[in-house]
Amino acid sequence: MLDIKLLRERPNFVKERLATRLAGDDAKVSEVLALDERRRTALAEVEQLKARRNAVSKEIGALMGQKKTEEAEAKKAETRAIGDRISELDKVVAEVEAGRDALLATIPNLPHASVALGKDAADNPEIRVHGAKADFGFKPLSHVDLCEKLKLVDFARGAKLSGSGFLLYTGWGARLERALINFLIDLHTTEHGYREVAPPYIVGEHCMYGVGQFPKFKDQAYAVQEGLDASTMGKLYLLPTAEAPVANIHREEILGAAQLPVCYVAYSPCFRAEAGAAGLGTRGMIRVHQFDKVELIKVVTPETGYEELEKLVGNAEKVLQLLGLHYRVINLCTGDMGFASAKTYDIEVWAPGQGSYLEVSSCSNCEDYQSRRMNLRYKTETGENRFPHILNGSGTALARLFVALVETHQQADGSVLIPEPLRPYLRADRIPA
RNA sequence: GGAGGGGUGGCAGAGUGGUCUAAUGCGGCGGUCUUGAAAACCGCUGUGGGUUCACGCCCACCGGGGGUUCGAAUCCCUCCCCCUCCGCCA
Repeated sequence: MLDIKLLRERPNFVKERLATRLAGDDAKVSEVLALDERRRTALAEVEQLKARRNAVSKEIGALMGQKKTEEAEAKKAETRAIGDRISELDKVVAEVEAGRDALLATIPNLPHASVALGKDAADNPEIRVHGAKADFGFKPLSHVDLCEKLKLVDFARGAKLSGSGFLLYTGWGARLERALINFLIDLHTTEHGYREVAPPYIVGEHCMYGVGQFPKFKDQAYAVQEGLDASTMGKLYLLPTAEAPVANIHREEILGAAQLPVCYVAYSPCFRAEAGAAGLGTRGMIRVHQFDKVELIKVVTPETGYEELEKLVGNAEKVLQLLGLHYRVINLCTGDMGFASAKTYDIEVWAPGQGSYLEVSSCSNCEDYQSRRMNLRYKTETGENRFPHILNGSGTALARLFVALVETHQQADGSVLIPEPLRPYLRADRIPA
């Protein structure tokens, strides 16, 4: 969430930056400030009363000690009324504060100054391109056809088990998925300095709020309950991304400056209800309810936030480079950016069978927006407690990487050639026709 | 699922209604002494909020929330978490 002090001190700046998202959130600023003002007024009064009550109570204690019970009783009568007023005001403060914070939690992060102004995906500037569209001597098949021919994925039975949008990987397909996961984790741990973690796949509601998934995307998550006990519903959720647990690892902690940067890599399946997207609109593996992903998370000082973001994107790009895939990096414009992010790069890989680019990674610096929500701080050398920048990036999403890989490296004979770096993991140099 | 025991500062650990401004120890920081170090001794040592130009003053926080009371770490209710044992179980 945004810093309430920033809203107080520079309300117009905050409104201007929010307005660039074209989502109407700038209108909430004045409302938050009005609630904030009411809170502070009531707080000043109630704290003064509490100071008075504390002083009188102390006197009563002293009088009791001297057995001057009559005087003590008189003081009690006086303080009783103060207590009633305190109760009333405490309630006002709590209500106004809850209202202020609830509204503040619905305001997205401010876009970084370097982010292009724009309305939607059409306005996203392209930053760089790697490689080129492969030239096939034949008409490349789509991954759906390839998966069926090579029996990599059994779409029909996946749907039979869990409905549309769920995949049953089979044979070489299951093996390729597993090989990719291990390849990605090893790459990021050994080459890029990330520490491997394996988080729970079911997370508490507070974790979802911490990373800004909630309250906005509450309808997009799978909520779980314990057995048939409906009272447990809404406490735990299947994770939509490993970001939810991993970014929260140090929530409510104060890290030492020497511990930063903290870099984690985690594999997890990701679950997305995609409510309202019945049938998902896309055949195959592009848009599904469950997919695998290797996620990168960094906790860094604000001074290094943006250079760390560049490194993070580079780490994700390395994956595609090693796998011989053509991709482009784009910078999300103000209107297209995610809720918690201040700046986001998307990496889109070319899928020749689709004839389109697929988003396989989204790398964001959320600055202190998430750390503030989860109350994660670090202590500077001078002993000051500050909110660190939290970054997240896919390194990368698997289902679409799988698609790009088989579509790009398919051969005329129907087999799929495996890029050199992946061969030790698959223990094969091609998937046979 | 059943039975029991716990949750107090960075850590250990006292405190069962009013000098709690939370004892004491350890650790950490600074200082004295020393060629240097150790030891000893002395001082300091949490988080958030409000207010002030500032020094400072005030409020809250002993797992979370609520209650009783003039006054709660302490009493009551409730939730969460941890530990031990039993049962079930991959």
